[in-house]
Amino acid sequence: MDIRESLQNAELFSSFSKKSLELLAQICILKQAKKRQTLFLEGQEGSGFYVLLHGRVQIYRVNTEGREIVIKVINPGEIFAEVILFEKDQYPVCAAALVECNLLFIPGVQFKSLLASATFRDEFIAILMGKQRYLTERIMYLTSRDVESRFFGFLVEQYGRKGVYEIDITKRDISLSIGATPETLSRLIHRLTGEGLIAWTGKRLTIEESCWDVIDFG
Amino acid sequence: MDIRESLQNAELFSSFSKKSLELLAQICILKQAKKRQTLFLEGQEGSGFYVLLHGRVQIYRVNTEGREIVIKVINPGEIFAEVILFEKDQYPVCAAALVECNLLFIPGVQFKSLLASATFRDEFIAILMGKQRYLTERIMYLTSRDVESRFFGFLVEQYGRKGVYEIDITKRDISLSIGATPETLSRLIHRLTGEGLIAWTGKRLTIEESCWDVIDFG
DNA sequence: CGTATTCCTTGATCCAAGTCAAACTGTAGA
DNA sequence: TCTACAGTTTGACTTGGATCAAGGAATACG
Repeated sequence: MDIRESLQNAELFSSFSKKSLELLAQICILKQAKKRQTLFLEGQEGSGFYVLLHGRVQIYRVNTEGREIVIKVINPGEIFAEVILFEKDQYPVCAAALVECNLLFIPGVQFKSLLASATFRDEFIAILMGKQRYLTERIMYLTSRDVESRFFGFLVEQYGRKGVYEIDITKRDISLSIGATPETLSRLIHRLTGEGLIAWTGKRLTIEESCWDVIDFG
Repeated sequence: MDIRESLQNAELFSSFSKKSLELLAQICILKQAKKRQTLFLEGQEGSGFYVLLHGRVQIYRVNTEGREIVIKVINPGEIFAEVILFEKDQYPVCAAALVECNLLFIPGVQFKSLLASATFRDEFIAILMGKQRYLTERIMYLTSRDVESRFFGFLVEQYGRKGVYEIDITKRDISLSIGATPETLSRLIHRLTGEGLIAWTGKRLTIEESCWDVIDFG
């Protein structure tokens, strides 16, 4: 895949000028990650951040008991680990590919110089603010919704609101992403299947329309 | 209180040049807020953000059941609501003064122009990244610690690690800030007092050294 | 193709913290 | 000083979801 083409497709940079994109293309490096591959761990040194082109990446931390706490699942077109640009040169979180991924690695030093451009800078700051909003949203979601709402919320966030899904990640990863244990998710699926609200065979998940009530109201 | 002096004291802007500070001083407006006063509500329109000079401000959202979810308690020297700069012109959260406060209001339009300066901009982006880290930290804290750890964590975050505290906010506000109900906090305090680990009379709270183990380990 | 992981499910049990309700306390205002 | 009203405490009760344990299914790999 060509870097320029990839950059243009990443909606993240859609508003960037040709010149900005060209500059960006010159400094970034194409990378691949296999399923389950760790990209970096918390505390590890790093010199740049990533753009996810294709696939799905899990951003997480490990708590004192050794449990993974998922902060966010990154979707194509999003950047991650950009905190390294202006904070310490250590990654503050861990990142792992949930499926096979294509990524761009953007070295921090060169990227910073691009921020001199007003549009580039404004766009970048807007992305940071969007993330901040996402995180406040996630705090609400994790602290005041039950596992059922979080499950349907996750589907919408990752795949959109549909009737039939092709699920490409494991149930275990889903359970961690919604802040629950695999056992709890398994029991939830069992119950919803029994109620005829969902059907999940292999990778194919079918959802009844009425399920969405749970995320719209309470 | 003089604006220039206040700005210089806010460590947030400590690294700013004299010129930047002067520019900032020209555009910002000094405000006061009484105890319990609401500064703005989620969804309300706004044209700028705040710097807290003195006091304590609670940033929160209200969930579908009407419960307040506290996102962060702002301490002097911190900015808040800056998300309004590059996102929609509506505040994405609510803010209320927990105690009597002095604030600076910074109109967004003028502030944006200051971002042309490289040092100003880098400093500002660094602040945003720091917030992002704080929020990921808070997700961990709310989802994987019990109320006891969260209580001691709150004390350290707000007042530092000490033996004796002067608590200036209500127990109710503390309980919401640590994601618990007032009843639960009350019971926790009762238990810890019985165990001789803490003593809380009036505004004075005394803590045994050994309590800190709970936040260092698990 | 068989074996080894890793993932998924199910059952039994437990507990931290929420809810509801009611009494008590402190304090700001009329 | 009296009166509201917000804040606090206590009790009784409920519950969602975690934990532990153990068997079954699926996938990867030599």
